[in-house]
Amino acid sequence: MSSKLPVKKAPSSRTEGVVTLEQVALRAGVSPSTVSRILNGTAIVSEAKKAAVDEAIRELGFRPNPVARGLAGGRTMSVGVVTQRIASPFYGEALSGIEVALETAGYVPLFVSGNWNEVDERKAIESLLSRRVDGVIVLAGRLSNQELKALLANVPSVVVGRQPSPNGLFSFSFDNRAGAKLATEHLIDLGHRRIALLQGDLIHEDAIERQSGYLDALAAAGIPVDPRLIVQSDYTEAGGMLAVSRLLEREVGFSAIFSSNDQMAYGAMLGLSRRNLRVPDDVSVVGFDDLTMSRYTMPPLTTVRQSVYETGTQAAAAMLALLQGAVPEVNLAAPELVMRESARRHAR
Amino acid sequence: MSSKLPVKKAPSSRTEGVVTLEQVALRAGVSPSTVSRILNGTAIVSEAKKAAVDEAIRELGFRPNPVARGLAGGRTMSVGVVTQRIASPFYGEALSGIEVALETAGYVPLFVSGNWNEVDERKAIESLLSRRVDGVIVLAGRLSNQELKALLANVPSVVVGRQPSPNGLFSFSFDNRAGAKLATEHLIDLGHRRIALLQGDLIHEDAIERQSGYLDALAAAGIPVDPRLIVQSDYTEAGGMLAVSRLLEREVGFSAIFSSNDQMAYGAMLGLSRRNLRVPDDVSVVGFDDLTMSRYTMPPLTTVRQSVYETGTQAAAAMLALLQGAVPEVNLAAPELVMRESARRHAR
DNA sequence: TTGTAGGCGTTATCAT
DNA sequence: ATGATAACGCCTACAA
Repeated sequence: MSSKLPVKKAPSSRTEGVVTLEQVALRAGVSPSTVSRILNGTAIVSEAKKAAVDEAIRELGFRPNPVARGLAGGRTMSVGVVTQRIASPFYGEALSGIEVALETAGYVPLFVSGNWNEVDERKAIESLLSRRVDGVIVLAGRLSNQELKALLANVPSVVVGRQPSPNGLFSFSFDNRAGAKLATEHLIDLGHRRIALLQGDLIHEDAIERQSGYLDALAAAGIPVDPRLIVQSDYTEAGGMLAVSRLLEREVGFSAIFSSNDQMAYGAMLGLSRRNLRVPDDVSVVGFDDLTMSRYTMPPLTTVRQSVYETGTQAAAAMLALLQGAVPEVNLAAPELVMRESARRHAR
Repeated sequence: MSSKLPVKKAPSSRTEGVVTLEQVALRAGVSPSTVSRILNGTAIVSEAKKAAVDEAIRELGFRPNPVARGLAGGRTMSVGVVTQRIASPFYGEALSGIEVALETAGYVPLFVSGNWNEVDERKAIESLLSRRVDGVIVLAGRLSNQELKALLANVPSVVVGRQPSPNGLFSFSFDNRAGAKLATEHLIDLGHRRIALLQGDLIHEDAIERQSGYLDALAAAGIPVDPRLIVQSDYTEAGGMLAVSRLLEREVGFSAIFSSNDQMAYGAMLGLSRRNLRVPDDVSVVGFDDLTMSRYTMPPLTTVRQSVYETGTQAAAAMLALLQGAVPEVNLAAPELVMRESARRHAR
């Protein structure tokens, strides 16, 4: 029995029961290539064979193996998503949008966190590339546009939350500047002149833009900028609380606060109440982002709405377009002020 | 030129520059299998060759291709994670923990949402399996233990947030019952006798457990259960707010509320304030979960701490153990009451 | 201990 | 329009 019979390796328990393309071909009486062509629309196939194959697929419950596809040089049907912190109440929404939008096209997102630092972000992207993702979506992040461009040179990619740069990466961003202007204008309209600004860390592009919007509004109203009213913080609740303390210590008067994100606004409101300052009676507060929680703070927070979820679906849609060789097109909703109860007319 | 020369397919732009195992072998002067063996520790290799290969790997910057590994029947170095809603402030933390813990071992999580419904959950798992994940972590969910077991029969899997069932899936869960008892006992200790319960949807196992804990505490204190004090809700802020309305409409007196999660507590506090009831002066409120936000509500929320992040790392660690053929072992921190300012002694 | 020769499930190339 | 056949990059018997 010097068997030269190439005995098929016994299927591991992991793979048994899995229908392959080859089996479909057998069942339909065609070649594997034909099945593949039908699956991918790579070439014209006679109606008869197509019907037979479709039926075989249904009967066998065949599902193409993305891993094999990936190896064969085809697509892995996965797109990498570089987020910064997966548990962020802010980016979480975006991830959700991305997931839903990709799913309709049969793609799966692969999330990795950059943790707001260059090293991790680079590692994240490399990990994604080694997994042969078909495309990469980058949410904000720290890498320079130049390095990003270099890393992602060979992969369709869309960058969210950065100013479109001339380097070729497709990118789009919410209009943070206009949103911040809206928020500040609202406070000005309510009669406030001494408006403090709680800033996010300026390594975030959007933090800078939101500052610009604040300055725009003051300038338009002819209100001089008082640097002592501007507090550098970090987009967290704790940071917002601390910022209020610092502001109070400076002993500059103010009747309103524009917090450049909602999370800091939460902390700020608690900080104010700790000093026996009531919102909005003593101090008006306006946030930015309109997180879910902002409807339930006490008082509910007036803020600038941006649909992060929608940003996610748009990013995914853009990626899908890229993947089909089309030119992506995004139209994000304009910033919108949501008036609730944390801001009111200046008491004088 | 009837070339029979098997011309190598020109590397696509996507793959050029990628170093393969074969190149490493060439460079180190050994066979590919030897390289593979070194990589996987599959067999004993001479020190000399090992050194040569290690160096070649470093010089070439070789990184094994997970896709090829997956196809070859090896591992894909990815583990599927079935979550319910990726943007959930609750599960988001767990995902974060999973990601971090897996990363240290070179694994990548593949998140898919079950959306709290059987159909999506089933699809999610099948999608993961077709992608040849090495293991699956399931966070809560709706599928029966039986079906789950069937679907995951051939894959290492760990289930979080379900009572360990005798069906063999490795599962563990936070001690929700003890936690809820702790919360209720605290209110009782503060002198409250009329304690309302806001329940999550009872399709969640933990919602049932938390109810049990509430009942346990009442029983232990000899306080009769008043069904009118129990309101069925859904774990959301909006639900908590609504629940308070319903409670008030029933016109049964109560001096405290145990909300079986923090999100409902947020809504409840807003609902109370809408009726001019102050927390904690008129009504004490205790939550469950200790979400980040709970430190910043007004007043800060007394709640039961459970480290969801830690739950995530534990789940991942268990998976890693399973993947190495070891017996997983989890030790979750016991529930702990975090006293803040939303509950106080009954005013009488 | 090490190398050789498939094979994993698809896609892509080249014939027919 | 359709079918062989060779990759894709790695793992794993089997042989040496």
